[in-house]
Amino acid sequence: MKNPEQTSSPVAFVEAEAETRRAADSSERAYNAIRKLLIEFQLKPEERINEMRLAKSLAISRTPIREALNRLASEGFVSLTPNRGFFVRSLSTEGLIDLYELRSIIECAAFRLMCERASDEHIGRLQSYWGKIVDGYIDQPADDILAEDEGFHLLIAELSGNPELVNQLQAINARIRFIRRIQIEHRSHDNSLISTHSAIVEAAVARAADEGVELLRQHIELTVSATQQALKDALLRVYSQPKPLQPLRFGRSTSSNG
Amino acid sequence: MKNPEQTSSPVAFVEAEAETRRAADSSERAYNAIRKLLIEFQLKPEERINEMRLAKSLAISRTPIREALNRLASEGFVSLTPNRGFFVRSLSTEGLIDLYELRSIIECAAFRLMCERASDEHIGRLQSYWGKIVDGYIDQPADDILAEDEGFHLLIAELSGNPELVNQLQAINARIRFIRRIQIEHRSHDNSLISTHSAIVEAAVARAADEGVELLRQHIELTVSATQQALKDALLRVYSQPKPLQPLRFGRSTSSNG
DNA sequence: GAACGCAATAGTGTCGACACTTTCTTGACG
DNA sequence: CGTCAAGAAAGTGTCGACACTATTGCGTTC
Repeated sequence: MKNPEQTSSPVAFVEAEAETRRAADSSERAYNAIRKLLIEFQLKPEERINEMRLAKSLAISRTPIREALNRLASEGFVSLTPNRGFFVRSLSTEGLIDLYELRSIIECAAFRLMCERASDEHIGRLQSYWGKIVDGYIDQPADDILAEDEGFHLLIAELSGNPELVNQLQAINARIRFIRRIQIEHRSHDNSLISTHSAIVEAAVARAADEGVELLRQHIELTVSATQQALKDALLRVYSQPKPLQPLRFGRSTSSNG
Repeated sequence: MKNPEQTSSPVAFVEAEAETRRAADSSERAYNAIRKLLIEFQLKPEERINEMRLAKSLAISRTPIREALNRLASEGFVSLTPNRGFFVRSLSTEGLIDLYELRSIIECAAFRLMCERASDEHIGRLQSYWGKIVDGYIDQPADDILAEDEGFHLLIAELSGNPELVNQLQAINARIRFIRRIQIEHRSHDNSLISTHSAIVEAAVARAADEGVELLRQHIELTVSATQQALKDALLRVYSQPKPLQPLRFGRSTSSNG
């Protein structure tokens, strides 16, 4: 009933993580493992995280566990209450919408900067990136779609020339990835996604900043509305009981497990 | 007999934490202390951080030191290299400009959202906040100017209704605070700062999003150019030797111990 | 005299232990 | 019967120690 070895690494995303990170073994492993548990809701929203149990199940001591949790706290995955330990971030519609809004802000700004600054050659990279993956794009597994979509948007951030934007976007992506995956499994935006991406590329080529920004904004905002549905779905997944329509209540959910 | 109440450490920044806690705050103390060292350049850019020495000088063990450093790493103050430890973030003009650009992006977006969403009563809070501090604003100590300026911009972020924007802005502020303080000591923008802030408030009252955003953008961009000069000044401060015009070289400086 | 390799030193990454705090259990009292 | 309190159990926060890695210093070889 525990989770013996989940190191199968299902999500090997872009994670360049650049300058600031790459700890030695245990810590890194703990980080990846715990993040996976969070993304997959094996640790449930607002649940208290038991360091000792985690340590035992990962077969390492509490020190690297705590380092990983601290890192996850800085990234907004969990929160830390003084003498009571770490808690899984709560899952609320508003919180997610705020994140999407932030994402939209960052991406739109990145696009605009890219239009102003990137060389034609750079824009060409965006064009060819999209050109390479557009065929059969939606026929892939959800994880691949997600990775390539993130890659696309991340490339725009890179081409803005501001590495801080890349960092921010990566952090945001990590936090909304779980819900995006569910969304994609719903296929709730199918080929409008493809045509939008193509249009964005065209706008980039034409250096039409305003137009591209508008496309991006709509693209992301459209995603937000789908998110609401995906969120309900996620909650059903988490609390297998089909509590019909109370998706945002987190009271004391049955403290099973032992 | 273990913890004497010896607060003779060189930390006196925001210590408003004299509440009912006595233990369990080593980590927090370490965080504040190290951050102060970083902000004041007592730990110099690209310098390797010696955990043991820090631990000894703060009279706590390495565990909370490492927790604090991990936190600072997530916030971009320091970086971590696998088996070699933590290093102070490098200090480059480009890096700072990137941060200012990010700040501009966040703040402009926040202002726009505030115009769209905030109630008149909320806008009134901004108005009264500024009204309260505008008198004698530039005649205060640099730290007070800085705090109130940050408060002003942070209030806009709050009034945007998106707490993520507040978080982002706070993180950015922390990273550029050291250079902003130096800037303010230069008085390099004097009363244009006041008139600009006033104009921003007026734009908010009039819900003139475009106008306010433009004011903000210029306000921040103007600051950026002053930053370049402040940076040179900072570097002189750090490396007391007046190496004439090699502001971005970081050699090895012997630690003078204290 | 310089480059190389080896030993000694310094420093990080991780561990198990312990003190103190929170939470749960049990029993007395109204 | 419910409320509260004291003790027990569980859990976090911090510590000192140790293993392993990087760095430094020294002696050897060419």
